[in-house]
Amino acid sequence: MSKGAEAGAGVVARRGRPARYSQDDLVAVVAQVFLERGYDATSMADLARASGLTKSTFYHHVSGKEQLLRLAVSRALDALDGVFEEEARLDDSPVHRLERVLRRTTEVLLAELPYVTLLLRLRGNTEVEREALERRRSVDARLAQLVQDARAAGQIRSDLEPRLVTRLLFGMVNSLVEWYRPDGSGASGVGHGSRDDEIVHAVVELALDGLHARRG
Amino acid sequence: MSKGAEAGAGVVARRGRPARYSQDDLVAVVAQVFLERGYDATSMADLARASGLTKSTFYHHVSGKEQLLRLAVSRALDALDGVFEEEARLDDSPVHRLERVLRRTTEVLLAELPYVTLLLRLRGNTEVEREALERRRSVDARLAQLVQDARAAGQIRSDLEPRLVTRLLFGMVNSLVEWYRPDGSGASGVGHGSRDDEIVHAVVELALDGLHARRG
DNA sequence: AAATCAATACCGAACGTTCGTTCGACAATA
DNA sequence: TATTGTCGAACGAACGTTCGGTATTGATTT
Repeated sequence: MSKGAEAGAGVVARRGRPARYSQDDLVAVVAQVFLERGYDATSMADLARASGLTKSTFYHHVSGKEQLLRLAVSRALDALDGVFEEEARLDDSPVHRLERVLRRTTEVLLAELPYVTLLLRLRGNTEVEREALERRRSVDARLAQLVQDARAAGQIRSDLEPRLVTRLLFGMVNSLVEWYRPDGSGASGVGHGSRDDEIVHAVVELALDGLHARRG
Repeated sequence: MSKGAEAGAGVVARRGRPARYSQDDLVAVVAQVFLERGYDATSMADLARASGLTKSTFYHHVSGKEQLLRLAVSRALDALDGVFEEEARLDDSPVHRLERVLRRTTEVLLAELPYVTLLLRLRGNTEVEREALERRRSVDARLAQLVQDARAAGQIRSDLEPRLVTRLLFGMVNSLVEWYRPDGSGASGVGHGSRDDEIVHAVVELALDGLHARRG
């Protein structure tokens, strides 16, 4: 991400044959296939077929498999960074900040599902993956800080270790990528009936108040 | 693979050179490598090297990459099935059953980490994977039933959809595989300071009572 | 006790396939 | 004519797997 020159919004060919596919469109298609088959198990032939192109034509539009992964996970990381940028502009009590970040992060995850899914599945096998994982760790760290602040302010329970709580909370949020499919009929056959806002509400409620029936 | 005659429990050589590696030992090594590099990204050469064997010798002891995955995820599924078998022998109120299954499932996950991790990462690309996913779905279904029962008994809150709650709860538990490493210094550089019982306690507490500071 | 045998552990080399990627040529447009 | 989209064919590398042969052992036979 040192040079961000390649990804304007819609790179349109100014001469020659009109471009049928923008870079972003292709990344969207690619991410979807990665999401279904897994990155390693997806071949360039798979990606080309899903884009309606031959392998060689596909290579005319993209620079390679690893760069495609890079573009996709960068989309997720940019969106997640955005959550904390919004948050920095607001002033609120620690627990309310935590709740809002929890809510917004969940919303971003649902909105950018394929990209976030790819990000969460990285194993750090290549340099591209390791760079992305480093950016992801910085997101985690900012979240852990929010938990710490809320705890220092006495607004959340203090009998559980903050780092552990942070991991469990965002583990719950991130687990959405395992079954949520934006379309009503999931391709993996899982399927669900939850609307986005219902999911976001359940996440925040469960995280803060737990599952027990309230006394009163 | 049409003939599955080769795999008894502990096939011990009755003659000739003593076997230095049992099937289970090899599966343990293999699962660890799968866990670190990811199944697809792991080559048979990687597995042989981790076992201290050449590729061809390694093939003398195992039947192939896919069968290794099968053995590994079966270990996880057997352990998870065991949790529900124990549970069936006990009689208790629904919410206590749910709490104990939550606790035992977390314990099993920590104890059988590499195997459960592999199970959770399956994408269903091959027949072996699809069979394992089907067994996994039956585990999920039994868990969902427990949530339903506790809700019907009025012991957990009824304002959240049971299927959604089930998924979020076990999403939180399953997310442990993303960072937990049994050894103090994780190979992925994550590292943590939590003991197993502390983690189990936090999971159950967070799930049932939530993060909010208790009033009183 | 020595020789023999069957079974197993082990290895280097190679197989056929699939992978990501490149290349040269042709078609279409400005 | 310059530029871009498209394509078939091929590249070297890496993959999972197989094979022929050798080394080492325990049991059996002499």
